[in-house]
This record gives sequence, C-alpha cells and structure tokens, in this order.
Amino acid sequence: MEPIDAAEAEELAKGFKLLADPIRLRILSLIANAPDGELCACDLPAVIGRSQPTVSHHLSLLADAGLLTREPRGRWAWFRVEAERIAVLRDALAIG
Amino acid sequence: MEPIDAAEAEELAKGFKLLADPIRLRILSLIANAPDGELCACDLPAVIGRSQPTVSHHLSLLADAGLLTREPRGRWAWFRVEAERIAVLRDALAIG
DNA sequence: AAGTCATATCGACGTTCGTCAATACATCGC
DNA sequence: GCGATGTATTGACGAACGTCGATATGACTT
Repeated sequence: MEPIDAAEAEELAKGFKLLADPIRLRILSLIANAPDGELCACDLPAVIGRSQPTVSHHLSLLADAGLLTREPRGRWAWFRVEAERIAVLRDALAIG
Repeated sequence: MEPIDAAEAEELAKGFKLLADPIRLRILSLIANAPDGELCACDLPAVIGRSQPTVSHHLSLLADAGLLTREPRGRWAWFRVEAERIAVLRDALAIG
C-alpha cells in the first residue's frame, strides 16, 4: 500500500465499492470460473437467488465500471471478467 | 478469484466495504507508510481534512473490523495496520 | 482540584444503495 | 407479422452510510 493522494483514494474507493456487495462478488467469481471464462446472464438470477432486474442492475454496474465486458449474442448477453481492472485494485492492497 | 459461496461472499463484502471509502483508504495508507508503521490519531483530522468525530468514526470502523489495531498511550491513540487482514482481501482478488 | 487536551460517543441530517414489481426494448421462431 | 423469451430500464421503497455539532469520557499538568 503506497502513500496515496486524495484523488487516487477517490478512484480506488469507487472500485472497492463495486466489490463491497456479496452479489457482485459472486457474479465476478462465477464468471471468472465459468468455462471459457464467460457466462450467460440468463443463468444468474437462479444461481444468485435474486430477481432478474436486480442481477441486471449489478451486471450493469460492473460493466459500466469496466470490471466486466458485455457481449450481446442474439437474445442473450455474455459477460467476461476484465482481469486487468481487478488487478489494479489488488495491487493497491500491497503493503510493504 | 476462486469460486466462492454465499457465506464467503458476505464476509469478503464486509471487508471491501471498509475499503470503499476514500477517507479510510487514505487513513490506511498514511498509517502503513508512517515511521515505525504507526500513527497518532491526533494528526489525522488536519491531514485528512475532516472533522475529529468523522476521523474517529472511521478509525473505529477499521479497528472494530481488525484492519487496524488501536493502542492508547496516555492522551493519544496510536494505530497500526493489520497487514494479514488486508492480505486476505488482496488474495481474494487473485484471478487464475 | 481544576483546567486542558485528545479521543470517543450521541443525535440528527441528507445522500446513496440494494431490492423488486412493472414496464419497455430487442431478438428469435413460427 | 405475431407471440414468446431474454435483457434493460423505470419508479419507488426501506436500509445503510458519511458527515458534523454537541457532548461525554479519560488522562495529563499545574
């Protein structure tokens, strides 16, 4: 954890805020561990146990922040984890 | 990022929620980079730019969660970063 | 003992967040 | 075209959060 200024703290906090929800963590985990590293949004409401609008809301938050990429294929939407963006947050937690 | 269940996601989300605030990030950064790895709370309100109750509030949140340890010395309170607890969160972001 | 100083707690306020029902939008199959 | 299906958006609600002024607690100094 290097010394950070106010602007960088603001930026990092936005990132961690997205990780500060169990639903979003499970979504990221499910996608990261899915075959070929991608997952169809259609499966998530049942697996997560939340309504379709709620899941879609979280997916949009993660995608808008660049932590996920969305690829529409016909009727379905497929998502992948943007590992580099996660790595930025992980590296910010390196202490000493 | 290994596959995580609902209980683990809940636990990790609590941790990331503490990192999801720029003030708390700066507090952690300032303490981690302070001489001897410890910092007196008395300096923080001026450096951070928030009121004393606000800073004390954030320090308590971090200490209660085990991310900081508080050591009262006379009139002052000194804080250290609990690196192992931060490492748990960092490791959770390791994506295959 | 009285005063001072650092810290913690309380109470209140506006803001943000997570959630879902209802609805709109887009794409497929017939 | 039309109905069905997957997804996104809207609107509304209660809960949680960050903030600060006022106050309380505790410790040192004289």
